[in-house]
Amino acid sequence: MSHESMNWEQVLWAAGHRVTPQRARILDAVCAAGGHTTLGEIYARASRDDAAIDRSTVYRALHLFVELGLVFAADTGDGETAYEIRRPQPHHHLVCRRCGAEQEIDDAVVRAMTREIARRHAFHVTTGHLVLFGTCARCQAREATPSPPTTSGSG
Amino acid sequence: MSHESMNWEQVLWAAGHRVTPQRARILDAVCAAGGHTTLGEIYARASRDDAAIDRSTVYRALHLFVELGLVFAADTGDGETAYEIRRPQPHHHLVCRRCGAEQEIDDAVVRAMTREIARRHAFHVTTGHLVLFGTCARCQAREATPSPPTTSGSG
DNA sequence: ATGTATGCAAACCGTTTGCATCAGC
DNA sequence: GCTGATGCAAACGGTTTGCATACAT
Repeated sequence: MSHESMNWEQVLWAAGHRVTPQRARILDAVCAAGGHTTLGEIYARASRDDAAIDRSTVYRALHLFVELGLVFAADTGDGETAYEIRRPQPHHHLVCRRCGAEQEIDDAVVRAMTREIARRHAFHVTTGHLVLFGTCARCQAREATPSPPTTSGSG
Repeated sequence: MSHESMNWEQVLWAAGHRVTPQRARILDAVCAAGGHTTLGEIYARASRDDAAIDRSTVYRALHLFVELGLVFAADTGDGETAYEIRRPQPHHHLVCRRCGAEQEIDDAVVRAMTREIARRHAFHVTTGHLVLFGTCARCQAREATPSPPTTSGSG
């Protein structure tokens, strides 16, 4: 999925911003990543085409894209911000603490929760992209197997 | 609720760590905060009793407490880590993006979601403390009122 | 007495900012 | 040509780390 499928140039233009080759490359890099990406990855990818591009330019462009709703920013808990191209229907991520595997989940389950929160607490949740940590099926199975008696299991 | 209600000294001892006055002060500061706290607040509070205490000591103690399950660490999205004393039943927070107000919510709603995720995706969510951002009831009402024609409403 | 925890200071890392230059509109 | 974007470099804030000393056990 490439950014060409959306009218990002028009979005920029409508908001009074300019369309530059750097911004095109940066948005392209976010799209090319597919899912979650870090600034480092985006910068690296954008640098392949334009070696002179600067990190600050990438940061500024990403801020702008997030502000315009073209890109989602999520906190990975690693202190680094994760970026992802905004798609028609929202989705969320499950990240396994053991093996690092990521899987995408539908918004339905999360939306049920946010709706319940709205009903109970009159609070409108706007967190568009949730990152939940835990243990994936594979690692759960691995834990269930009789573990070697090296350490006593403390989470 | 003070930390004296729990056997933190025994927890430390059992894990082979030492009970020091600094650690007592730091854990005390986390408890005294009531809810979410930042390292800055913890450090400030602990410094009142012991002016010589160092930030690195606070960081190290908090890491230890989190590792031992005495304290929860959550990401506030501000780049700063929020700490909170671990209580018997888990709970979560709603943070208003407009006014910054925090409110605590019961685990029930969130647990329903994590259970559904476990059922659908065989993924065991371990994120113990969720921080959801959005708009509180008060600010929703404020937005609903006809806004003055000064600026078009962008974030 | 032993080995861990502390305080100090400096490094680290992701991110932000000031400013002169360059380029889109 | 005017205004805003870029590149450069330095600053910034939260967090981590190396090391000598102090202290809990």
